[in-house]
Amino acid sequence: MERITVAQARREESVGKDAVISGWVRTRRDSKGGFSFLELNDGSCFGNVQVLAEASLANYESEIKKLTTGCSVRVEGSVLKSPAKGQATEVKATKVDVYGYADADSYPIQKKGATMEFLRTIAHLRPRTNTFGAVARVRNQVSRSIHDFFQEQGFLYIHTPIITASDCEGAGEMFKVTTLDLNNVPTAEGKVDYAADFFQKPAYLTVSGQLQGEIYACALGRIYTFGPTFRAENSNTSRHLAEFWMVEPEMAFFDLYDNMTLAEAFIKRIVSDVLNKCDEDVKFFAERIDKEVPARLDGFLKSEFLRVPYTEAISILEKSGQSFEYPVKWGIDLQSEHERFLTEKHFGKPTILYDYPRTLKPFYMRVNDDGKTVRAMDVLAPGVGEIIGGSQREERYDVLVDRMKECGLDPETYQFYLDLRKYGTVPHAGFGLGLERTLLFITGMGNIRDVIPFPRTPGNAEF
RNA sequence: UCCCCGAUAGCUCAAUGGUAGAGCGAGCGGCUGUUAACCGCUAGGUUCUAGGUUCGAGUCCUAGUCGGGGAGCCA
Repeated sequence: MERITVAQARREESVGKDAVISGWVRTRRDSKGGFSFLELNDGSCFGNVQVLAEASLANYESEIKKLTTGCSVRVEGSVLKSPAKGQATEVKATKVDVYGYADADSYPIQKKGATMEFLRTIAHLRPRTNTFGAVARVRNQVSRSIHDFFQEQGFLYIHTPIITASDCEGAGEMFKVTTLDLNNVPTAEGKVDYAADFFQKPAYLTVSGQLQGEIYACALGRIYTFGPTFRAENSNTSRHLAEFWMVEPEMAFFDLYDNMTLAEAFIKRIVSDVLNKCDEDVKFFAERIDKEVPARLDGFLKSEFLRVPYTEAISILEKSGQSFEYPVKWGIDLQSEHERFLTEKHFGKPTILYDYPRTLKPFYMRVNDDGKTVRAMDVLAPGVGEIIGGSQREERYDVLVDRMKECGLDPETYQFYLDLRKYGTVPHAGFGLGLERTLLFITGMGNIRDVIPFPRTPGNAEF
């Protein structure tokens, strides 16, 4: 007998088929007539398929009547047009086999609502809920769209290293990677003797694949990386993870404006794919998680992103008459209250801020002719803040060396990076997009710990 | 890391310093196709932990643990 998914069984074309469906019981409803309805889900789609189990089945009293939320079953039967409202099809069972029961006294997932905080403590069972199933499918779709978008445009997918020995960028605290016995650390001249360590020098988990990405972009043109990234910052917020996924495209012969155009097309592609391919999941997010989701995504797709220089943004803020906790002045880093005012109140649409003061940004961003600003850009979305950060890179050897020194870095340790400018240098640009932040924006979920299967945060590496 | 808030049944939440309750879930019974089904009955508790105040603490105090909201840092 043909094996089909719940998604297939729910489609009208399947009516008339005899098939096998396997999945987990979401609910059982006993009808007045002495038979039961089972709602079955197997993850293939948001919805469940309704299984009709009649009392004439051999194990009706002994097994089927004992099924509760979480039990796993195999159903043989025929797909019929459903006579009742609520679903197009249903499966009339000719045989129901139980793979495993889920003791209802202890199984923590029930039909009615549980809090996200509680579900987080049972991360091994939470993908069986509507919410986490939907998040997983949307996360999968976004990941796929990332690859589709870049592959269609001829970008190469480059695998940059997870372990790195260059303590660079100052992009937050890094996790150390070592095989040294921490209870008995070898020392030399009173300091840790890294010569005795695996890499014979300090090594870390990557905070960005950008520098390695630039190496490949400066040879092969257009590349992207997509993988896990690690930050050892002691951040306890709904927007930070110690381990998260980041997409970083890098393009030779792109200037900052090319970069903006690409970033906008990229993020719009992701959003429109989710709307087109995860409609049931999006509908659920709109109904149960965040009512604003459809309007926000729709507005996002329809509006042209604004492009506003930092200097202009500052003067808008200064003239706004708003009182901010952090006073506005040229040269300050924009706080979330400032970004929110600009995108939500003043512009009311996604906005790309660019040309930031050089003192605020890392050494690798290209210095403008004014000498005061660099070719940086942040894409700000209403409701979520920064979702993309990028820049045109400094391609002039001497300027780059000066900037390294200015940022307190030793140019000698970045010789490989300088070589890209020494030999056949090219203008190039790139950006980074945080996968989980994008998912917050798309799903309306409130906490970043709930859009990654197994969140790692300070004090938490369970499961 | 800083500020604020919270922790009571499997889950979601009540309870003026004076006998710990409800809804859902579960078990049993009822109900002629149900849709988070419905109706009745039953079982279910180390009130986060350790101290303290009090005749008496879920409630007040101190410390800790865990969680949430906000901020900083950032993606």
